[in-house]
Amino acid sequence: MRADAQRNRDRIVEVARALFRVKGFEAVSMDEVAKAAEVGPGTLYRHFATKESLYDAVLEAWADKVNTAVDRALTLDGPARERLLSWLTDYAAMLTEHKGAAARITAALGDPGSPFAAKCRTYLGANQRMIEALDSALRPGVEAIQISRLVGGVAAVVDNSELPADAAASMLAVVADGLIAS
Amino acid sequence: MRADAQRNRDRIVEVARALFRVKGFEAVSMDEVAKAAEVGPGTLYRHFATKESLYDAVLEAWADKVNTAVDRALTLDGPARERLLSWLTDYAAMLTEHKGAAARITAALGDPGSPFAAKCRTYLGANQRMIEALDSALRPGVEAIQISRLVGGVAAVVDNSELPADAAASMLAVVADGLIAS
DNA sequence: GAACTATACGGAGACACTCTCCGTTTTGCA
DNA sequence: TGCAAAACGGAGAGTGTCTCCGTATAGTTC
Repeated sequence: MRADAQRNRDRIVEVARALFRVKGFEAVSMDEVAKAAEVGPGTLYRHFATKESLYDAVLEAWADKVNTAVDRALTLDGPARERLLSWLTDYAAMLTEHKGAAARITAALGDPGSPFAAKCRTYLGANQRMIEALDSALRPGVEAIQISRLVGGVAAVVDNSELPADAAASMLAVVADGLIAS
Repeated sequence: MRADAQRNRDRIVEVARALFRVKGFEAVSMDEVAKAAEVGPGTLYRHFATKESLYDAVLEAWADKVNTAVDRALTLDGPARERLLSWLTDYAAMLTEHKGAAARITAALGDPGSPFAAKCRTYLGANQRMIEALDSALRPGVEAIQISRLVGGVAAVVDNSELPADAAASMLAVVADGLIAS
C-alpha cells in the first residue's frame, strides 16, 4: 500500500472510532467520517467497501481485550458463581463499550459471512474456555454460543436503553445463576 | 374523521401490518406502504407522522393478546418453574411475532415518551401479575422491568438471528432458572 | 339538490444517506 | 527527471423519510 493510502486509512479508522464510540453506529454517516478525516467519499469507500466493514476495522484492537479479560478471569480463585459472574460482567462491559456493537456482534454470531465473523470467533472461543474451566459447576449441556447470545442480549438491552451498571449487574446475576448447575 | 379518511387509515394499517410482519420494520419503506395502500405519501404521513407511529398502530391489537396469555398462564397448575417458563415462552413468542418488534419494544421500556409506551405498560403489567402470582418462588427483589428486559433481550437475539424455537427455549430455561429462588 | 366550506388527497420535491464512476493528482521507481 | 500505477475526491445515481401546497371531495346548510 502506498504511503499516502496508509496514512489516509489510519486516519479514517482513528476518526471513525472516536465518532462511533460516542454517537453509535447508526448516528454516524459515512460523509461525516470522510469530512472529519479530510478525505473524499470515494477514498473512504475504496478503503472500506461498506459502513459495516469500517466498523469492523474500528473494532479490530478489541479482540485482544477479550482474550486478555478471559485470561484474567480464568486465573481468579473463588466459587464458580463468582468467577462466572465476574467474567460475564467484563464481557458485557466490553460489548457495550462501543454503542451499537453488542446488537451487531450478537446478531452475527451464527453467520460466517458477516463482516464481524472474526470477532464472533474470538468471543465464542473465550466463552468456550470459560465453560471448560468451570466444567461441572455449570448446568449440563451449556454451549458457548448460548452464553454469547444471552450476554449479548443483555448487553444490547443495556446499550439500547442506556442503562446504568447496576441494572446490567442484576440481569447478569440472573443469567449467571441460571447457568450454574442447581 | 371523514369517511374517506377513515377508510384510508384502516387500509393503510391493514396493508402495513402484512408488510411489516413478513419483511420487518427496516425493510419496509413508507413509499412501499403508500403504494400498496393506494394512497399518496402525503396522505400516509398525515395519518402517521412517523414510521414508528405507523408501527405502533400496527401493533395495536397486540396488547390484548398479551393480557390473554398472562391470564392463561396464571390459571395453570404445576411447579413455579414450569409456570414461569411457560409464560416466558409465550411472552417471547409474542415479541418475535413481528420482525423487529422485540428490540424496539424492549428499548422503549424505560422511556415514557416513546411511541410504544402503551405497549410497554401492558408488558410490564403482565410481568408484574406473574411476579405476584409466583411470589416467594422467585428470587427476592426481582422486578417486572428486569424480567421484561431479560426476555426482551432473548427475543431480540432470536429475532435478529432468526433462531429456531429450541434455541430460544434453551435460553429461556436459563433465564427461568435464574429467576427462581435457589 | 345546489352551493359552500372545511377536510383530505397526492404528487413534486427538499433533504439526508449510502455508495459509484471517472477525470485529476500524487507517489515511488527506473 | 519522466512515467506508469496507484490513490484521490467530487459530482451524482439511487433510495429513503418526510413536507408543501394546489386540487379534489365529503358533509352541511339553505
